[in-house]
Amino acid sequence: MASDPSADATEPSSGDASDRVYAELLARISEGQFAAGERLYEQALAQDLGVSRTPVRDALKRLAAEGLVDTTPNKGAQVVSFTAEDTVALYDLRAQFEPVACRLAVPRLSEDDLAELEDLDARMQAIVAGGQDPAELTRLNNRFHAIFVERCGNRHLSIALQALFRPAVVTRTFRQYSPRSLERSMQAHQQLVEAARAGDGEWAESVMRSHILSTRHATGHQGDAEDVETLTE
Amino acid sequence: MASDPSADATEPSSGDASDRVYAELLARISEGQFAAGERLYEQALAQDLGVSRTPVRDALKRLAAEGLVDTTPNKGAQVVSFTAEDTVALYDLRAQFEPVACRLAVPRLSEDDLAELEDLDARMQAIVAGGQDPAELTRLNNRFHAIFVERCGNRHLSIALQALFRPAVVTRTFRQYSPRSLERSMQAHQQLVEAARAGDGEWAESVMRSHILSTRHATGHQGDAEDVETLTE
DNA sequence: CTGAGGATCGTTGCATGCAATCTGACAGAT
DNA sequence: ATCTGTCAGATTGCATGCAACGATCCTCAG
Repeated sequence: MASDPSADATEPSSGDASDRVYAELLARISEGQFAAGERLYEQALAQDLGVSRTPVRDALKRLAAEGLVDTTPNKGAQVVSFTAEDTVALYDLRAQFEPVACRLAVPRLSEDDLAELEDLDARMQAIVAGGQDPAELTRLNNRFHAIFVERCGNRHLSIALQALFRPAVVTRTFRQYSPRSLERSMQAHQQLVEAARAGDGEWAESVMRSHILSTRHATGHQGDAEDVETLTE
Repeated sequence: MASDPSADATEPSSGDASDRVYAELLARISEGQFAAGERLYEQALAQDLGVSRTPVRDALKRLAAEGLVDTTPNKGAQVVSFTAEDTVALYDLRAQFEPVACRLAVPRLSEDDLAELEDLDARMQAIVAGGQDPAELTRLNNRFHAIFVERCGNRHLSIALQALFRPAVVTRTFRQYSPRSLERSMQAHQQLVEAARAGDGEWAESVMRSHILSTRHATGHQGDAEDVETLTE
């Protein structure tokens, strides 16, 4: 009788409210919709997302535990802000650790995982060719890298790496990459797919390391005047 | 005037209720007061700790994000349980990563940090000599290792390593070490203090790696009939 | 005696209310 | 004019109430 599903058309399928809020905030932060250091008000977010403050609080706590927001006792949460040194250090660490996870993951990838990697690769290439929608590109790229981390075979390594990986994603949003770096990244992705398909963990590890190191270097070009309107790695 | 700290003698310094609950649960899990896989009921913990369910929920969410408890959607939280393989893998990863943090941390240690390390070392030796209070030994040891992780100079590396470090602490609680391993660990701690005092990060890194690897090996002796009533690394 | 179905209980998840704390501005004094 | 003290608004943290989901036990049919 009173159940009117037309009003709440906000994807009721995917899990509980708390998880939805978390996923939404993670996406917004990753896509740079929040400025660095911007304060996140619980009630405002709650109204915006159509829930109460409780699930918002849960999501913010979770993000804080993962190092994506800073919280101070009675002041609330604000998006992390990085110094240039932080960013460099983060990429160094990621270059050290993520390839290890990649090597561990490749032999464990299922057919579905491989198919998803190929699909993501294809969609990213399509976006680059069209030169549009950098936010979607960021999202796809995050997912691409996340697959390796998630499948590394050890849940705690996965959690640990995500603590390094996600903040790096955030910093990356502020950087813009030259078309050449972009092209090189796309080739690295292709090679990663091939290595994964071949089940060659060492190959994939090597490619991933080169991939990350090359993107680190690419961050030095932010002052350049090239037509850098798309951003990803 | 009017400031009378005598009434609230429950360590008013350390943050709010939520933080206290978190610290308490972390300590209990680390000390093995909860069995592996034991379910943690919000209301029971709330009553036990004298707070409402809200801060308990917050603490459990935080522990879940760090991988110390498992949560299932409408079933709540339970303490993580590890397979033997998990434990081995965790020690491998820790042996790879924690020494790196140690090397980074040593040049950054303050005089207070060094003094605390020496103090912790002395107290652990006293406990070993007396052969008493393994729980306190565990606590001191955790703090000893945590100092290096916290001072590694990169907040996100710190978070990432704690994700590997804390679960290892949990698994360690179930293991009992022979007196010889114990003695070796104490010597490693002494050497770490020396290296830290000397500001030699590489030395400390090497000692830390040996230290962790030796404890990993020590876990194979759990069937032995030696008088292993104390436990630490 | 065994298996299936249903009902009751317990627990979690979300919403809301209240108190404590922090932020900001205004008024007054030096 | 600048600085300080006070006050008002706003926001967070905690406590509690309600609904939904899951688990367990009992009953009943085969």
